[in-house]
Amino acid sequence: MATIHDVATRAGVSRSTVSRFISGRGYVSPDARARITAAIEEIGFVPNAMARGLKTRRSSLIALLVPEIVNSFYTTILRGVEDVANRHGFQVIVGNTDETGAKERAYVELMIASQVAGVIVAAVGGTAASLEPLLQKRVPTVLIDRAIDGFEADIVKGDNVDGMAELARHLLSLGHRQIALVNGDLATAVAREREAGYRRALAEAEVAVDDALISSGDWFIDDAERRTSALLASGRPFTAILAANNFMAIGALRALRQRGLRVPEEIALACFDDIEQAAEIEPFLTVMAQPAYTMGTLAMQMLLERMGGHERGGRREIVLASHLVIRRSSGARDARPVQSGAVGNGRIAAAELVANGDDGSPSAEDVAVVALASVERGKEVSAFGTVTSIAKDAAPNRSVEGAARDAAATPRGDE
Amino acid sequence: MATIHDVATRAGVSRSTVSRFISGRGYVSPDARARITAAIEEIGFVPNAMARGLKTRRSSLIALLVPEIVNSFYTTILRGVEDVANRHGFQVIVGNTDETGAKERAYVELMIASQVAGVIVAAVGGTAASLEPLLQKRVPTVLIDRAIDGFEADIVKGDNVDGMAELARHLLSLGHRQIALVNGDLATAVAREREAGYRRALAEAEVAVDDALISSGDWFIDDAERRTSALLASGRPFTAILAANNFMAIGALRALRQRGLRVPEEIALACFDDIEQAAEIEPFLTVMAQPAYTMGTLAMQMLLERMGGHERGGRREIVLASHLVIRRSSGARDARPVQSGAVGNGRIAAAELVANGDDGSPSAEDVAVVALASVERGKEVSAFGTVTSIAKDAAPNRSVEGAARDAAATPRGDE
DNA sequence: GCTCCTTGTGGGAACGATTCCACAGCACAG
DNA sequence: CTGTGCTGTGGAATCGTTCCCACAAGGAGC
Repeated sequence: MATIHDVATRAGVSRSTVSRFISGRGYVSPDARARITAAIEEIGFVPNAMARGLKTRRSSLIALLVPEIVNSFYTTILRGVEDVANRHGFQVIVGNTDETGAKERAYVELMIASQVAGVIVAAVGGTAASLEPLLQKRVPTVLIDRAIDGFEADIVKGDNVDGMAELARHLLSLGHRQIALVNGDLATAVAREREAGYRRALAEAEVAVDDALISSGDWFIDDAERRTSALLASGRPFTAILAANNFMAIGALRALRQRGLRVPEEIALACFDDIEQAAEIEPFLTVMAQPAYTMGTLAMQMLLERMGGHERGGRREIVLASHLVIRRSSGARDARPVQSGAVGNGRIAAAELVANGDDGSPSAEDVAVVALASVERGKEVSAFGTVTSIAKDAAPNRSVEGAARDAAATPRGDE
Repeated sequence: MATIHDVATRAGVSRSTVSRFISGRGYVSPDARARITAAIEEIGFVPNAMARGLKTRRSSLIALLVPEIVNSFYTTILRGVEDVANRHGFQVIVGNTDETGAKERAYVELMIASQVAGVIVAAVGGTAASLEPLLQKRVPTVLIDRAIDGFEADIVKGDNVDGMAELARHLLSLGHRQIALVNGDLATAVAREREAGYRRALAEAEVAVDDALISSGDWFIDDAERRTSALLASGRPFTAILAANNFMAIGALRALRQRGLRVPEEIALACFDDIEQAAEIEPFLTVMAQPAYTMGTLAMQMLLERMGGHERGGRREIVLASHLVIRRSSGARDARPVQSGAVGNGRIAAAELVANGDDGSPSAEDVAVVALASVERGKEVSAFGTVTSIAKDAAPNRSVEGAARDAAATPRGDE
């Protein structure tokens, strides 16, 4: 394998000169420059990233840890992360933690050993224990989707409470009063927040919560199926099921099919997180869709700022609104996809902003990026809420401009 | 960051001793052993993979290059690759080449610079140009799904000709005589093979092929939609569409919906490759399902053998049978999922083997692994065809035993 | 008593880049 | 004529491991 030394001798200069040429810092005469270029071309030299990384303590690797790689929600996040990372010369390693703390821990150790430049993690949940080495070794880290108590890091997440509340309101508006909740693992903040949203919507509608209709366990399809079967077998009456994510919905659907129950005629069903491809093939599942791609881009953007040392402040938190997509499974009369409008505290859904983009208003991505730059310590901000005012007031700085440019160059979005 | 030197001084031994302890070769007294363990624990030492890789010219990174990360076919392959890789202490980097040669080329260069231990690639197609550096630098490489002319490497692929022929036969058996083919990029072998299968089935049934009903372009959803629209607009009559993969089917479906055409009542539809999650939610699309997970495990297995130098022979090729899953979109009367039985030359479908596993017959994975070990140069072998006889005759060697053990420990399969 | 083997350990040279420092040549100011 | 600053280059140390080699202590065999 060709080394920088080979290039140097062939070009008749020293290793230092070649190194300066490659890195672009320091003086290199046009003459030497030409000879080095030729030499590199001739022997097909590719610098050894190991040697470089060893010396510089930098690498171009970004690690993304996800709990379930086959879930398209995480794949879409990966696309977002990857697109931004690649544009900045970074590559993405994906680790599938399979919802197990031990695997997560192993990956974290490996990432540290590999000297990754940064880590984005949708954590398995529960304790911060498996992520702790990241803090200890000061590896730039951004959380995505799932908050971890006691782990001080930037985070991009969905508005789980409001999202689930809106989803529940949808079912309530269709007349359902006994709504079962097939939740995920309560060790994850996501599950707790979604349950809170469910409770809030029911309380607002003055519907009593029946705790026997709330089921939690882990985030796997099989478990959701088992628990749904148990709910059905319990004899407790309910007319609708709210699943805490798309995989839980698949599990619930399995259990319902096994009993021959038709959806939505006999039991209505809705869930958090979309499965875009499934919806394309057959628009069936009513979902609260999260802007997964944008979540990925924003997380990577935050990570870049941390890695570059541009951002040294405290923990930042971006909360993104999701939007309701009504399809058949909830039994709504008008089962065409609807983009939710302003909901709750004047929030504007991502889809709307994108749709309105042609009239000069900012795209969802621009907006989120601007909001990102304006997030202050400890202050929770909805990127799709406080948008326009922030965009106008925020003094544009380098990282914001860069991100906006990136966003503009991005060919595809979330949906 | 703690180094091996810190550990050594703390434990009162030399770097060499610590190194021997970590790598597990060479003598280390129980006494030193205990002190080193304690020291590592105390200072939270994680060996620097860069330094190690620089010295050993080895890394624990496996690169997987896929053309479209959001397609669950490739995600499932990734799961297979990852599971086997992790079990052998390797990590997987995923690169999304987006069906573009330039991106593929860039990833290949990066992988070489990163000193990856091996590469598995579902190539963008056309020429071998972008992969050529892998050959030049002698990086162990295995192709998956897509063969590349002139690129001499092990490959795991589906039986595209037979698979597509069977899919066409299914439509023919339902009475369709004018069947449109929405193919992918003819620069990829996959597309050419699938077209060949389509032609073969029609020829066997003595149905004339109407070339105007065959459309090819690239592998993107949008293009398939455009081309399907064009076919519909052409006025050429057809009663069914065969899509070359799941994404093409989504594109076709979009075009059909736009024209208000019902599937399967007005036009029947079937495609190659399943989308498991979509099918779970609503069993709609009739597909020729490939054993994606197994493809991943086998590719990784072959790669391990190349990396370890156990295998030095010529190019090996494993061809896996796919199986027909009949759902609603093809308009078959009995629209329940069926596992195809023996088809053509005595081939046994993967699903059947797995289903029959309890009676002592080998699992699909065992079988494929055994077949793998027996593949001879230039000889095309269907892992699910010649199975039992090979299993009996093949002298078990180390790599086969190891792979079989791995297969047994694998918790989940393809479907 | 010498050699040989085993067990156990440490020294030091790599691996292939980066980067600090020194220095050569040259122009120009004081 | 000396000092200073600039351009352009090379030398050499360094990053954190691995691994070859040397060597020490102790026992066995001749």
